[in-house]
Amino acid sequence: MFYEFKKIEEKWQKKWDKEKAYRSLPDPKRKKFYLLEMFPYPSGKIHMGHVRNYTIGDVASRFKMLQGYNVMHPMGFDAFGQPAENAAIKNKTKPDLWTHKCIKDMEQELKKMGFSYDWEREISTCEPSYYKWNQWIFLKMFERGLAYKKASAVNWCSSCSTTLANEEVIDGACWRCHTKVEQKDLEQWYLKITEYKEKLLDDLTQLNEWPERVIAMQNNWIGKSSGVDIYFRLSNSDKIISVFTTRPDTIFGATYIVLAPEHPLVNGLIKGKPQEKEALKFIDKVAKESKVVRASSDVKKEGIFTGSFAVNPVNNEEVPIWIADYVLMEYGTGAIMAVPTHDQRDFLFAKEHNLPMRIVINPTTYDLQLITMREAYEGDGKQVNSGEFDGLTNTEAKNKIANWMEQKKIGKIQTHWRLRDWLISRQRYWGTPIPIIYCEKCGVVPVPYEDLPVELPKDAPFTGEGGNPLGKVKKFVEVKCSKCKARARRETDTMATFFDSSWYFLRFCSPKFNAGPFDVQDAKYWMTVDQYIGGIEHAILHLLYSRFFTKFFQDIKMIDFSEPFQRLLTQGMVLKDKEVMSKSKGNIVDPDSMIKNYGADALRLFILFAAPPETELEWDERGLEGAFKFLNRVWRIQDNLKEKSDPELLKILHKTIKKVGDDFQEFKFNTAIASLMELTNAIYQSGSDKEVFAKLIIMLSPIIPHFAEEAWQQLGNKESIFKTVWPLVDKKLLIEENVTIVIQVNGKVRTKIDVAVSISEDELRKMVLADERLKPWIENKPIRNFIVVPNKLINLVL
RNA sequence: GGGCGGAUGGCGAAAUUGGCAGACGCGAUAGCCUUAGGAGCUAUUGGGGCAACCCUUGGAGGUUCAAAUCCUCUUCCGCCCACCA
Repeated sequence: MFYEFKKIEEKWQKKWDKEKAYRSLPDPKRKKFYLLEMFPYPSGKIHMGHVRNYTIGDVASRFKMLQGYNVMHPMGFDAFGQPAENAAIKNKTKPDLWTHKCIKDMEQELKKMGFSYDWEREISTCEPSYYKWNQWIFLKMFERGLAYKKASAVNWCSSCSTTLANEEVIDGACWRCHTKVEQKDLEQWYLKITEYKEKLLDDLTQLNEWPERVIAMQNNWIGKSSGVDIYFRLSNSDKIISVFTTRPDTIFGATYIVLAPEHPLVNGLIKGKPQEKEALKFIDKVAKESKVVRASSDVKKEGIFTGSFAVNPVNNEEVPIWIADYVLMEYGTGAIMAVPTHDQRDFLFAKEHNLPMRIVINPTTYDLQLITMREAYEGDGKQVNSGEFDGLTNTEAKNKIANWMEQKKIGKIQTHWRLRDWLISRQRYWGTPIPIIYCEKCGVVPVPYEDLPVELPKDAPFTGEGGNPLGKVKKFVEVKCSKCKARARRETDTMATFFDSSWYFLRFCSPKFNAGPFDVQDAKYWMTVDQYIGGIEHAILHLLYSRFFTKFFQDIKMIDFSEPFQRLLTQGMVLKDKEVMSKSKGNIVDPDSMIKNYGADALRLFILFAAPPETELEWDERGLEGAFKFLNRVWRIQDNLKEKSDPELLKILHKTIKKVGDDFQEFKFNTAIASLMELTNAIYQSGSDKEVFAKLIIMLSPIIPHFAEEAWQQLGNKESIFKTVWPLVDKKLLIEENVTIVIQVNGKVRTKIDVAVSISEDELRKMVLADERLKPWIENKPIRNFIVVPNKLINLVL
């Protein structure tokens, strides 16, 4: 019999599709398992990254089915976004036509991989039936003050002509097109994610089934830092400059302070001073500089003296006030105290501008000398020149000084966060319209719930020029105020697409529900997502936003949990010649052609076997050929199956069942496949045993579902293999009667002996000492130590 | 600068978590089968050595009866964050 993968795969794909084989319904009597992979952007073609991501998910899903779980495994499309608009301009089509075509193509490609999706739950975020609920959620947030509009300097991508969230700025450039991001003052919509900063941080400790590095990255991003705000009074007035520091132990060494050029007090400080003109020039220059340039670490720190002084509140010393580009208005208080002796940036700046220094912490083993210092001393040590705190270790002094300043009301213990509110306005067409109306009389008016959805007009012009196409559609823009019925103007900004994906996992629970974003009862049954799988690139953006939305839904009492994803797996990238596959590098391997040549099952098998899921995977077509060969080898076993049972083979079978079950649970597919290969080899060696073969097929079925269904049918089964159960381990067969023990002399392997598991240590000792093969090694030498590791190893120490 | 993760044959990788380093596969070599094979089967395959043996997990030390695994130092690579006070 020849393994005709093409025929087999088509046959089963058709059958699964027709029978809706992977439909999932809530069933309180059965234990549920919600398995989710990050849904794709519908580009029209799947790539190897998708193949890997979804194959891992599919194996997990099918394994859970075989274990008897009520599995929900949905798929959908993150369908809003810029490429559709670009395609519309380029190909003279419409974003929705283009997107729908892409979705169609992509569904076909996914089906060709044999993934076990419940297609009845398919969602696409660009449908009004979906984005209506984006608008609903936005309004709920607006009512609670969590969605608000403010003017501020925002990240602007001139190429995409839209704003970007902080999270979307990568290395100072647009995450999508890599154009350098500029600063622009605009009025924009924000979501108040900062309202949840403590919860987002604290709940990270609950996520013990998430990869540590994702937790670390989120931790970092939220960026809680504890310290003290210290109040410096201006020398010639009562005005206060508040500076933030995490090192209150160095306050006695603060010899000057530095403000960000944008700091509101700056103008007053330079007014009338000899430096005024020069300072204004400097401020202007910095303002024009993009954040990218300003943030690049190789640029020299620039600054200028204001001509004014402030008073260090701990010792009443007058210190000069400077402005410098390395101090950022967005962080802390926009002002710092500079301690050149114990902060490297301050040290360089002070040297450059000849500013005073004072040592206030000495290392425990020697004393610092100002003249010999080549760099700041940032380590721990003992306080000096610090008034009543001299002699304390700086770690003790940190708290003591902080408390002392608070008592004297010259400072306040303070926590600052790195996390900013989330900018969601995009000046684009292909996204969810923000449901807001601007009325001259009533101001900002939310669209009433009963008027949702605010639908995207289908006939917007796509020219690629003149900004947002939405703004050019008169009947969209011109509306009546829903409060006073006067002529008003509709918001033309749309929502960032990350809004759409921040709650889609909830929508999957009841994708057609039309009385709310999701059916609370269904969500109660299916949520939380038991296993989530996706790329590490979403470690911050999508995963943080989803956690935020979940907490919001909990607050409005629609769900009773605060974290959406129980267990998270981040799969590694697929590389070709050690580089990420990308169009620009021209090293893309198209999954479709691989399916044509070797079949989806072989592709699935290879991609799981070649590397563990979390590490990078080097593409190697010869490896794929190897997987294909293995399938042929298994296929050929069917030619002469016999009803017989070889006790040795049965032992191997049950060991394999145990190993593969454990490995699947832990996503160690590569080693699971290795043991299945070993079992296959053993079947060949002992003659083909029908019962063992059937078990082998069941274990392989999550990996190569088409192949397994076909073989299962050939074995005479009427029902799908996925209706059967995972084989049970016969524990009796795992027990070994004999065991091989390694004998070492001084830690080197010299021989091995086979003994009964039950052998006593005394008997074992006698046997070893009598062993002829060891004689040359231990002759005439006293044995100092006789180490026995039960059933494993003996080490004779001479 | 901070955080996280790596480094094991020609290649992808295993190693029950301190107990036989290199499972499984790719590639390679030889043979069989075949009209032929880029199919299949069998054997060999970390390095050195005729051999007994010796060496070998980026490098240098250390702990231990025993180290790929633990500790210290060090080199290189990847990812994330970053003038964050």
